[in-house]
Parts: sequence; C-alpha cells; structure tokens
Amino acid sequence: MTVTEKMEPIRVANETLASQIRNCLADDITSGAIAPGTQIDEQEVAERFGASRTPVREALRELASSGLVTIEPRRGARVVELTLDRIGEMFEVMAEIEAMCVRIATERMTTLERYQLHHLHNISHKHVLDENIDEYDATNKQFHTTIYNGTHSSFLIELASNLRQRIAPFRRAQFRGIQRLLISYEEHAAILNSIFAKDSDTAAKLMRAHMLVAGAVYTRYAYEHPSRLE
Amino acid sequence: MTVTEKMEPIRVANETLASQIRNCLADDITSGAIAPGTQIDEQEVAERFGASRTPVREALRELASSGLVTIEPRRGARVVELTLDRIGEMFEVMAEIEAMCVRIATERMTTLERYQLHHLHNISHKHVLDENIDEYDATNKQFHTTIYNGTHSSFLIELASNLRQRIAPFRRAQFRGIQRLLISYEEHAAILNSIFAKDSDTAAKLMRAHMLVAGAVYTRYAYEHPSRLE
DNA sequence: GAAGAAATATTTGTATACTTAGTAATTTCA
DNA sequence: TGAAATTACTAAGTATACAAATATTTCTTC
Repeated sequence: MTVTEKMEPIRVANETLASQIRNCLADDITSGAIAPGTQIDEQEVAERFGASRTPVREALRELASSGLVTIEPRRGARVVELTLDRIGEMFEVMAEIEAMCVRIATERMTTLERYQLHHLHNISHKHVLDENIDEYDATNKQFHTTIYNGTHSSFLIELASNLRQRIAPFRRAQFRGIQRLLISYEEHAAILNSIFAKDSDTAAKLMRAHMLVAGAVYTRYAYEHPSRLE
Repeated sequence: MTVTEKMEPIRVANETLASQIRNCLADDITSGAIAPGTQIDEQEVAERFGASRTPVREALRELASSGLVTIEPRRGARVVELTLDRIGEMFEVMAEIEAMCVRIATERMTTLERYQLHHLHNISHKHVLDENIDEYDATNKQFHTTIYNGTHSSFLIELASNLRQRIAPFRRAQFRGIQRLLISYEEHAAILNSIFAKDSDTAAKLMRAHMLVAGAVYTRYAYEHPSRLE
C-alpha cells in the first residue's frame, strides 16, 4: 500500500444532471422565481444549464409527477396554475395531514425532539419582534418539519413534505402584515402547549385550525388581489 | 367538398408512447405481474414495446415519482421493495386518509352518490356468497373510489387514489380466506350505515379501523410467510 | 484453489438527429 | 374584405449514437 492509495474520487455530485436540473427548477418554482402559468421551453432550459434536452425532459417529467408543473402532450410544460377552488382543496387536505402529523408526533416525540421544537419556537419569537417576515417564514417551515419528523414515520414525513412543497408557490402572501405573524406565533404556542401536555387530540384540532386559517388568509388575499394571483 | 372529406384521424390514443408504457408497467407492478424487487432493464422493456429507450426512461421516471419503482443513479430501476415497517407506515397513513375521505364524503355526498355506494355494497354481497375473491376485490376498490369521489375534492381524490395504487402491490394477501371477505363486507356495512345516518365522525372512526385491520392482516401474513413477501 | 487486479461487457446517462404534431402566417378564393 | 385552406415554422416526441460508470469475467499471483 503506497501513501497515494486511491482517494475517494470526490464525486463532484452524487447526482445526475437531470436531478440537478429538477432540484433547481423546483426551487425556482416554489420560490416564485418562475411564476405559476409560465410556459417552460425545453430548449431554453437546456441552454440555461448547458445541457441537452434529454435531462431537461426527464426533470420536467419528475416535476410533473410531484405536481409542480403540468405537461400536455405536444404542448410542453408549464408551471402549475391552480384555481382558487383547487388551492382551497389543497389547504384543506394539508390541514388534515398536518393535524395527523401533530397527533402522531405528540404520542411519539422524544423529549429531545420536544425541546428542539420549543427552541425553534423561541427563535421565531425573535423574528416576530424584529418583524422579520422572511426569517419567520423559514423558522416556521422548520417548526412544521420538526413535527413531521416527530411522527417517526418516514412515509408520512415524505408525504407531508411533498404536500408542503406543492403548496409553496401559493403561500407567498401568507405573512403579509405583521399582525398575521403574531397570530401565527400564538397559534404555534398553543399547539406547543398541547404537545408538551401530550394532549394529541387538542394538538391536532389546533393544528387543523391553524392551517385552515392560513388557507383562508391566502384565498381571501388572492380574491382581493386577483391580478397578483401567483 | 367531396364525400371523402377528411375524417377525424381516429387518433389511436391521445397518449404519448411514454405514457402508454407507464400505464402498462404500472398495471404490471400493481397486479404483481412484476414482483417487488425485480430489476427493470430499460433495453428489455424497450424491445417489449417495440420502442426506443427514451420513452421507457421517461415512463420509469414517472413511476419512480409515484412510488412504484426506485431509481438509483447509474444502477437502474427496480420495483419498490419495502420493509415491513414501511408498509405498516403506509397502511397507517392510508387509514387516516381514508378516514378523512369518508368523513368529508359523508358531509358532501349527493343522494345519488349515496345510493350508488349502496348499490356497490349489494353487488359485493353477491361476491361474498359466491366466495369470488377477485370480483370482491374489484368491487371493494370501486366502493372506496366512490367514497373518494364523494368528497368532491379533486385533490383529495387524486391523493387517495395515488396512495391506494402505491399500496396495491402489497395488498395481494388481503382477502386470502373467505372469512376475511365476510369481515370486510360487514365493516363496509357499518360504514355505509354511518354515511346514511350522516354521522361523519363514526364513519371516519369505522373506516380507520377497517383500514388498520387490512394493514394488520397483511403484515401478519407477511410475517408468517416471509418467503412469499411480495 | 482463492483473492485480487485487469480487461471486457453491459447498462445507464447524455447528446444529437430525425419525425411528427401543433401553431402561426400567408395565400387564395368567395 | 373576410374566411378557409395551405404552407411554413416551431417545439415536442422518439430514435440512435456516444460517453461514462458499474458489473462481470478472466487472468494472474500467492
């Protein structure tokens, strides 16, 4: 064995080109960089990534399956554009799934996990005081993800995460206005209390309400600002 | 204009080659024709359908997204092979989703839809008497689908249908034994009663139990017959 | 004969080329 | 001038070709 024994090839990316493109496009869509309804030209995306159409097509197919774009045969792909009804349905289901998650998580979380959640809640308090919407949004996401993880059900974690991603493009109006930030924080506090009290049914009920409020906020906003419907 | 004016081109299929292959493979997998764990060779599938690898690859990507196959970069695709734990998690989530569906459906179904459900239930009774497992299974599926549709939430319908499809390859031991058929039938009857009584909470509770029993039946069977784990 | 290394074969990932369908533009005829 | 039809063009679907990585086999060495 020499000193120069074969090193790990520093595999630049354990990912395939197609999957990188998929992740990148997914980010663009969920962040709103590519607006709902936008037609996606395969050639254009290919050039942007310096690749051929093949991996782009595969990426688009995967995005279609996960619900971020729609593909019509011979007519290409476009970022999903949902009706208000449909978005309402998604929030409704999301509310139920989140309720399920918190109910199960309340029964299964470890002490450590509960305190991690509590810690996140404390952090978000600072963001409320600072009126830092972006940071609050990020911490909010972590808060929910931590609850998903608390179910210890990999399948449920995946399902909930996927749904959250699908709704993402339509949540951007969420925290418009500082008062909404505070309300969200207080709702979290109530949920957290139930979790620590190991009252799973109450936690679930509160979570369902919390999510339905978010849905209502969105749909009302979208209704009042139809031109900015994204 | 002559008599031979251009006829509708009898568009053989409004589908693309890739989507046909996808549907076909999905059937093969859910029906068990291709067993879990089977490695899928792109070239082989391409030849089977008389096509090139390109549409086959796209089909496999979509199947991966919907959870029927797993793809590892550079190592190809294989039919999902799940651990018992994972299957248990899926049944657990499925039970919750189905409970959600029946709760919402109980509140929203039209009179016509309720009677369609009742009709299906009557049909399944015949299959119980005939001990016709395959037919019962088909009617059972329709029964559940009718409940999904009763939610009038296209999003929820899609979600539930997708989950059902994902579990399909692992449900085949479901109705082994006539007594299980009868039990299933009677559980349906109780659910149906609650729906007609518009008691959505009870319907949900019964449905959850109904699905959890199915999951327990499977996992017990799989545990007792590990070699036939499919 | 077994273990490891080199060579070969197979298979996936990507690029390019070609075919076909859909759309837009232009032309022709009423 | 307006509508229908033809043509041209664009973009998606599919096939083929090539490159890169993994799997397999063979060969060498102990």
